[in-house]
Amino acid sequence: MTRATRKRVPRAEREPLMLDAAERVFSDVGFHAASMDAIAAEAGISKPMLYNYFGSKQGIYLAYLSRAGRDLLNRMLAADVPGGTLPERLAAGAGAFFGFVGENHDGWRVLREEMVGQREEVGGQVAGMRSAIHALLSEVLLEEGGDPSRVDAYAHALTGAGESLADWWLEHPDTPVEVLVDTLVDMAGAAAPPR
Amino acid sequence: MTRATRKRVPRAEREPLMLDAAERVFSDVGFHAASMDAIAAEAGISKPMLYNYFGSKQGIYLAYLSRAGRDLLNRMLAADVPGGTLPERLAAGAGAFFGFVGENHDGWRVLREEMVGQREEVGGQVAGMRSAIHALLSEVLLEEGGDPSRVDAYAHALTGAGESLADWWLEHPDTPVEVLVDTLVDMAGAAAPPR
DNA sequence: ACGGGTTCTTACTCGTGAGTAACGTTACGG
DNA sequence: CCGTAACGTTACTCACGAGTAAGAACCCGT
Repeated sequence: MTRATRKRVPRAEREPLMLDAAERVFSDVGFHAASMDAIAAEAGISKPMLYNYFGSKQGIYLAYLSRAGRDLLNRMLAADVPGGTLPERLAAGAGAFFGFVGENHDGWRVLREEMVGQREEVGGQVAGMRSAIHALLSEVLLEEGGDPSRVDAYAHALTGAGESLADWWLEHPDTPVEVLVDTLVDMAGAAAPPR
Repeated sequence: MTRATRKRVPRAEREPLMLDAAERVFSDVGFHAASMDAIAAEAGISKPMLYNYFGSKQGIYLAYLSRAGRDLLNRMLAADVPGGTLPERLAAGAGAFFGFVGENHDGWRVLREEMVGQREEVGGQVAGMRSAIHALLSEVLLEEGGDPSRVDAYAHALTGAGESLADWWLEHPDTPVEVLVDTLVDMAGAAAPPR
């Protein structure tokens, strides 16, 4: 016994725990400042295990981004109500988005850092999810009578507005979600004329 | 002669050149990945000069952020037309903002990274500028009849929308500025009722 | 024309953190 | 019930980058 043999846990169970630890560390200090030693310690495991399962620092980062991005995107896709009115559909999407942020502060912070950052080898991961959200929003605006030549700009502006509201929310947790949702919905009203 | 004595340049002239070089490097790879050696090379100078003038990596970063932030803020403050209508005032502010971004892509990228990042020791620098812009926008919305209980949320959403549009613009440089400005102004219309 | 402050260099130190080697230990499938 | 694959560890290597010492060349004022 080389000392301190941890409880043995199968890979399928350990991996998500490692990603949880990575989330906390990445969220706290950002990708670059996060060390594999810190993640290992947070996960209660030794560093070579991380390398066994994820190969590299970038590997674990990508795995984490993929999981978080999938979660957010699925929530938004599931929330859409294709039959509804524009305000209904927007409120549903915004609600799903803020739901993710509210339940997953750390995850939001990591995704947020990556959206703006310039890590080329990795940006695609988040950019893909982001453009899927963007496409969903554009589609909704178009279907609900938005000016086709302006929809793209509005979609970008609205996603940015949502992201910024999410950041603000983290600093003012007592703000009711409805305020955030209503703000977005009102602004989107400028994009598509009420019918 | 220890070899390769560069052209001698007084400090008051060399410092801004160093900041220009730092801007390029920070913009390219981000703060953490930027090395002092890279900045020195970009500036055509040796590393100890950077330390002579700025003390540390954080020092040169702060000096740069301060310069860029001051530039952006001054443009926006100067552009406001306190007598005008809401759309006029918003268009003026947005125009000044996009003017900065358009003339200073690299600078925008650096500021942008810092807005979202979690570098506590340094965040205040950009946060200060950002909150000044936020205050200006809130003031305009309030003076022009915005609902006081919602102005804060709108101001955050609008700044986020503007930032996101700026990012989009960098990737689609052929988008006319008017489209960006109009989008923001239209959205802001939801915040304050037309009179 | 020379002293001293400023500009500038080369050539280091030294910590930190990614990634690896080499090796125990558990448990489960045959 | 035992061999072997999966789980897990300690203890390294090695590169890279922040920061520093020590001193050389320049140039201005007196």
